[in-house]
Amino acid sequence: MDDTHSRLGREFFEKSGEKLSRALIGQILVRLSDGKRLAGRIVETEAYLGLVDKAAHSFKGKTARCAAMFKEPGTAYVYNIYGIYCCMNISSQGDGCAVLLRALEPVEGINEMAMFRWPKPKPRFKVKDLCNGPSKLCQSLSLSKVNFDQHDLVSDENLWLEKGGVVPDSMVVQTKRVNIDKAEEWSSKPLRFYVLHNEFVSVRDKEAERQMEGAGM
DNA sequence: AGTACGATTGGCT
DNA sequence: GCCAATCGTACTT
Repeated sequence: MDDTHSRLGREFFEKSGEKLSRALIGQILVRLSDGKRLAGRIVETEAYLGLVDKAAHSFKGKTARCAAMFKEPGTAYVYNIYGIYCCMNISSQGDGCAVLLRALEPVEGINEMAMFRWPKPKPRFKVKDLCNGPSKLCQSLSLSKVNFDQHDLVSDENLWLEKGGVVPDSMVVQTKRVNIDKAEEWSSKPLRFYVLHNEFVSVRDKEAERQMEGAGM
């Protein structure tokens, strides 16, 4: 039986941050906006591991901003950054652990996404520029802290995940996270996952890809 | 009340 | 590759 596109329940999110980060690759994020489905296939994620992870917002414990990272697995953590952008995460099992969504391959509602992403209409836009970055995907799906922070993706009426096709390990690159300047040893931990050769990924790691091919994958 | 800064992006060199 | 934009958040005084 093909249960592709069935909604993912609590049990799916009840994994460690690292496992959830990998498991989210290939799943579909659906945002219902004004009755329209905007959807994208998750192609890039990063895990943040809470109290032991110097690069995580939750490293020093729970604050007003990162409270969602401490809630039930499957809770959305949406925060503001640089005054003008926001990023979306999904909490996992583990205190203060969550997975940042870094890129989506748009699959439904592309024109609606473009209207959110470029309020001044762009006559000629590229689909790959809609969601190839954590803040770009929030713009395209109209996700903000006000709208969705702390919402439960298992029960929310306007934002949820659906089962996508299986992405085999041979197609998933695992490498270090993007823009983790400080945090020394944590900057090199392979907590980022993305679909090999996928044009919707935000940042590719040529070295990691080369090593994968060398390993016969 | 004041301050320093960021899990980014887009424009320019 | 470099850098400014822009403001909520966490933390200090």
